[in-house]
Amino acid sequence: MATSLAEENYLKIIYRLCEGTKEGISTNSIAELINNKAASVTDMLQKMAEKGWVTYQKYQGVRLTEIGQNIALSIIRKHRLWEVFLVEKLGYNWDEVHEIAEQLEHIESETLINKLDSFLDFPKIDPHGDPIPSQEGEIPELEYLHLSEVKLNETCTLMGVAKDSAVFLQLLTKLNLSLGARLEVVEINTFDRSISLKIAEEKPIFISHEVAKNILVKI
Amino acid sequence: MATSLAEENYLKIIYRLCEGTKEGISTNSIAELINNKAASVTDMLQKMAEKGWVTYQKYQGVRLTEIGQNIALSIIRKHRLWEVFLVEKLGYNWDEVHEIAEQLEHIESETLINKLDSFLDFPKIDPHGDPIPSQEGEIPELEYLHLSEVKLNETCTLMGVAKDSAVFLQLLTKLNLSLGARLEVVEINTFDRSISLKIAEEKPIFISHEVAKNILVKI
DNA sequence: ATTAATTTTTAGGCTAGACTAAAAATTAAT
DNA sequence: ATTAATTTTTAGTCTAGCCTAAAAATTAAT
Repeated sequence: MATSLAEENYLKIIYRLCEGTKEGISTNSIAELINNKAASVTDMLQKMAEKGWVTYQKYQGVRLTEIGQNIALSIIRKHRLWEVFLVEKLGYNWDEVHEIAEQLEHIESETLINKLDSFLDFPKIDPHGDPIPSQEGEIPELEYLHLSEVKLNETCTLMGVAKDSAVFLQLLTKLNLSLGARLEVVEINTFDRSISLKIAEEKPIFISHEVAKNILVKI
Repeated sequence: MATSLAEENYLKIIYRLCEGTKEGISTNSIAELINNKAASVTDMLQKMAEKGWVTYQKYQGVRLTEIGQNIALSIIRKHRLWEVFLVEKLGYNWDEVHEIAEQLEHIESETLINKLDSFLDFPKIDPHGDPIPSQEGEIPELEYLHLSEVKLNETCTLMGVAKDSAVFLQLLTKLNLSLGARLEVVEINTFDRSISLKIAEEKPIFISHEVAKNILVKI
């Protein structure tokens, strides 16, 4: 069944919210992320339930069905592949590509996305370190730690970010924190949980707990 | 002012129809190309006239204003650049790219299209030989002849096509007629105006007047 | 120069997807 | 265990962009 632009955006957001929990996703939380009023969301959820993309019970929130999840994954796949294209081929910075990929992810053509995948050499992660689902909807499960969980004096590699707002990414860029960087936690302040961090062999920089929480690393 | 998808499609089609004539473009001719009913077209034309993109007088047809023309040209620029990308970088054939480019042409980002332009090395023509408008809306005016106008025993180079339907392009491909081919008209049948044609030094092939009319060449 | 045929416009509807305001259900607080 | 606060749903509107049917204007034909 064909999906409209509005429906695709709902599916994507519900997918993201489902990831964190086994509970039903609340109307309000969707409304907030999609920037609509709750009444409009209720409306759409009922239509999507009829199409079999979500299970929905009044006042109990929604969850994606198998089908809904597959549609969501294919949109996410497209979004992330286009982001790789924008950064790798067109020379964008990682904080500039989100808006454009939001549009490109809705281009409908199975062959296009597979040719793009091949042109990009089958990347496994996007410019923010997020995994790219396969054509079959499989996500390479990479278990990363949040930098905030790394112990004192341990060394790790920056593998991704848990948030891809432009301001956050620009901050990382300014701090010289990029994908693949080798990091050593040289101090943890118990007061505010801020961290002192060595990047490669440079002199240490300070980052807040809030920032550390949104950086994903591998030991 | 922002343009909707529907509006962009109207502008594109009106632009194409304006090219052929100085007259007002008829409601019916637009309706046919855009696959809507005449009543819907009238409706849209009146809205677009209010926005200043067309001049419209009841029963007299429309023409694009300067502004309307510039919007149309920017869409055409995007369409043709994306077609180059699809053929040159992703390996599509020239008869496969139209539908996908119809979607990609609506992606909104000034920087994107300029970066794409540069990535593709500032192509001047698309895979069908159509000129790509510049950022300023200038079209490199290439005056080509229709192959049907070439005189007996003259030699010419295939520079483009006047029609880009998939069936036509597939026919050309089958006949080994591709952009840049050297052609010699070795026979013209007065009866049906069909042509006998040498491609490079191969043995001659026959093509109908209808086909010859849609092939653009340079002497 | 009327009449006939064609084209275009108007008028009134429809659907998707948003909205507001009010009603109903759920959750929290006394 | 009621009452209060919050969340969600229903009911009724609105706009963009399409439709059909009928009216009006234009063009063609006798």
